[in-house]
Amino acid sequence: MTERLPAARVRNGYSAWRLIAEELRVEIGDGRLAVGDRLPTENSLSQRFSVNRHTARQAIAALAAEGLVESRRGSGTFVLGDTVRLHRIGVRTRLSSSLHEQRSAAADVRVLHSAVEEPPVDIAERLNIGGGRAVRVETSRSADGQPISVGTHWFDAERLPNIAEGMASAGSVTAALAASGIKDYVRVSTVVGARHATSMEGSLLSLGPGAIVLVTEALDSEPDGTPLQYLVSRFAAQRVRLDIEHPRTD
Amino acid sequence: MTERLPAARVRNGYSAWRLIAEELRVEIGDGRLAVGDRLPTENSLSQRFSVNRHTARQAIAALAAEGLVESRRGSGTFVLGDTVRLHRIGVRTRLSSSLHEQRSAAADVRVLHSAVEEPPVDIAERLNIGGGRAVRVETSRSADGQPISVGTHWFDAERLPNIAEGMASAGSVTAALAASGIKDYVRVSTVVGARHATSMEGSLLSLGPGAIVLVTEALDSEPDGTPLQYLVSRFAAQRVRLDIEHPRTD
DNA sequence: CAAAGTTGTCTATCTTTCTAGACAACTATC
DNA sequence: GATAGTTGTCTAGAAAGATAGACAACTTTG
Repeated sequence: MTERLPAARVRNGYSAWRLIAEELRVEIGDGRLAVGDRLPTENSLSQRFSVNRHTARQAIAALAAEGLVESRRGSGTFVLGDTVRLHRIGVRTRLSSSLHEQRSAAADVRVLHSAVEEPPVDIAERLNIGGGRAVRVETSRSADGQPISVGTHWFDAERLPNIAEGMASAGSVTAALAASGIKDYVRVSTVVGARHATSMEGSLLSLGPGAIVLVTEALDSEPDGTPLQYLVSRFAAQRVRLDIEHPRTD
Repeated sequence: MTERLPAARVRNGYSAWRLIAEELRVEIGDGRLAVGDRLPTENSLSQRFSVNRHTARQAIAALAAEGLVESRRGSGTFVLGDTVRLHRIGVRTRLSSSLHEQRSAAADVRVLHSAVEEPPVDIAERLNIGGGRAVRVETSRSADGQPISVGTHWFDAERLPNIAEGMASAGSVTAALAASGIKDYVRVSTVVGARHATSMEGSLLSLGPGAIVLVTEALDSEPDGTPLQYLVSRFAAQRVRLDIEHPRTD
């Protein structure tokens, strides 16, 4: 009879192998396991996390399915790589530019859906449209063929009635605004959070269920302070870091 | 014989009720379910997500255990509230100040551990200490008795040999640096990501396993550009939003 | 070439999660 | 007060997750 630690794993809704996989992902992400390194063996992982070897194997299999590691029979499991993109956030942040500092394959913005509707009160307030209607535009953005983020844009319907069509044809918020006579705008505020992706976001960003999204809520306005756009973006946290601009205050 | 949809739920490591709970949490967070609203009934939730009513119940139970909703027999389940703190990030970002705009109960910084050691190469590079040693300080921060974030600070060991003791006694990075003769410093860069919490982070932040942390990696330097501190902070994403400062460029 | 160490695969069993159904307890409405 | 609708609790069984052990296939080291 083998000693059976009750383990008393709390029922947290996460399978053991998923928790192990996430822990290993962190070690890969922060460099404790560098590209090319060999992971601990399946036996040592199963001891470290107090699970059966098969459970540890499943964690590795999940990472391998993502292309993060590769197992080689007889020799071990090795870290392949961990590519993340940087998305710059600053006063002049625009959706379509400045993804991955060096402008790689142009960030491709697509309009998925648009509608004119009553905005939620907090958004109406921020856009300063008391009682008026708003244009809501749903977009998705990808770079190098890989989906990066989905966005929900809100505009004053009275002021910018044709913004959705402009965005769809120009493939850019900046260009659509320019077509409506707005030459310049600046980022006023950005708030960043993180949460699990919804099933809808998961399918748009080709993420598994339970994946994480970075959520930014931002307000853009004209240089004189008139609110223009309220934008909620959701980035695939696996693939994106937000790089925050700190202008020198010389 | 009831129709049995195979459901073909992929084995993603997340239990069904956890995915449902996270989906509901999103709806509460973004206002589709406002404070005081009644959630859909257990029966309608079970239909919507194609699970048994008991599974839907478990999702609700998880949210209730967090204090996010409350069930009342005979009448329904209601949204209680969703309190988040704002942590400001800008050029003058300091750890101990500016949590929750109005300065609530002082953000309390505690030193958990410190050591002098060889820094990882990328950190050595950013701190501009080629081959030298670094002081690593692990901290935790709470406000109103609730843990908010954990941090890993790196300093040049040659230049700031006693920084850890200073932080422990002063309870503040700014004060400890002042004691070492550094009157002012500025934030140079901040990169934000998100991932699952490790088990260690989970216990320090009193989060369940699998919870999400917002990760900021930041470099502070003296006004003349000399690197001072490299800081990795992990915030409990359930409780914190990062509020990014966009200074007006007048 | 031998030995030790590693991943790949198979079978069996136990535990946890999910499904299914029934009914009680309570609330709101007519 | 009757009725419909809601959450709370119980039992039972099916499906999925995790454990346990054995051995094959392969690589690296000596």
